[in-house]
Amino acid sequence: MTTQRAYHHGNLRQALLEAAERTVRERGAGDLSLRELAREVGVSHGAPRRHFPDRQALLDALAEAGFERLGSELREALREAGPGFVGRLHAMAAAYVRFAVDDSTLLELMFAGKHREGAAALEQAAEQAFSPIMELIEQGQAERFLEPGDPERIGLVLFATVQGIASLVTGQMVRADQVGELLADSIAHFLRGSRGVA
Amino acid sequence: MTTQRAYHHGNLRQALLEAAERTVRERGAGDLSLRELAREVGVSHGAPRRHFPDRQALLDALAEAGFERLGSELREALREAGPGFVGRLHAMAAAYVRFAVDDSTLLELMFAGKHREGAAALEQAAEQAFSPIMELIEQGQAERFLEPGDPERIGLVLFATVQGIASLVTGQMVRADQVGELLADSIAHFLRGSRGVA
DNA sequence: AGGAGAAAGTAGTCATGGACAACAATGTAG
DNA sequence: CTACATTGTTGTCCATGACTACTTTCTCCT
Repeated sequence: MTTQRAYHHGNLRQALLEAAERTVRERGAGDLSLRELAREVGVSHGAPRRHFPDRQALLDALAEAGFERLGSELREALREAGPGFVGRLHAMAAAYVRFAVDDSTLLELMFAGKHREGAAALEQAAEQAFSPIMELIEQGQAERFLEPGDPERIGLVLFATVQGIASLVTGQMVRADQVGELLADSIAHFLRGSRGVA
Repeated sequence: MTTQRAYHHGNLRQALLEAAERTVRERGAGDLSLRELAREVGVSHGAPRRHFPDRQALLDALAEAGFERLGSELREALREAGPGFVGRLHAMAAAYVRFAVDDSTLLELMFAGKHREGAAALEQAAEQAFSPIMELIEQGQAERFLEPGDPERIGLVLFATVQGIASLVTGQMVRADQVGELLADSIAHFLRGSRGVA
């Protein structure tokens, strides 16, 4: 069996997604062209349509994969961190921001994709990706680092903070060398602001 | 003088920007088409090129106008709020989030535009828009609501928080009816976390 | 005035891309 | 081994952004 293409690619869908992710990383989602992708993968311009009804479907799939990877990385960060809440908080926030820096265009795409309706799978994937945040909040409450109450509410505050840092980074409002400091400051703020009002 | 078009439109640049802003608001920046704009304004498809060398230039101009309006609205919010720091903080954050909700696609465009290089005017406009945040921080420090130190550092923490809420809103991670609560919680966190560690 | 240029619009063209349809090759199940 | 479903291919249509050459209008200078 040589390298030459069979009529059936074998795993076109996956190949397209991989090529697409590369392109998005290098040139952003706006520049993504189905025809160019088809050429890269060595397939005719109509082929992708068998796997993605239109361009947006491909982008949605990409976003979904992105959420899955983000979720994995957050979980991985928690697993590698020690058991202590504060360390885990730092680890997770850092992991999130790292993702935002390394895959800024993908993260943009992930958030943009959610605007569209009929993206149930995306909603699902996003929820999965962010669940580690909620788990962490609950640990923080159990260990009295965070005030008691609806974890969702406190989680949103943390989530907003971290996502805000990510936005500032991808929007180039902060320089790369300021990120570590900003992250540390924000977490410190969050923690100090979170011990019960008493 | 009737309504019929003269050869020279008179104020094509402005007309294009206005039509573009409408379209962006209604359908997002991705759907913006120079040719369609030209048709709307009643001018030939090549005309916009006299005012914007390419599509991106139009988007940049739109983003720049967006920053100017955002800056105005933040300043306006401060002006309408009383003199007290906490009230002003709430007012400004609310104004920012309101902008993010009402003009989510524009805000996205504003942040996306900054990725591109050679956008000196944009940088400038962005800086202007965000300067009220810094002023407010300095007031907060003067009135001892905020710890002393580099205002830029503390400002970034606040900015990240507010921008994070905006991101969550535009990314549909929070429902509209949760925004007020999230905003209040976040500001409370910020304030509690900001009184000197002592 | 009036005439030279600059400014602003028009018309035509090209290449690229997304969407779609008709058809061909391959895989699969009965 | 044959019918049918999958997966690719080719060809086409249309919209768009970018570019060029040409035309109309404005303005400013003498």
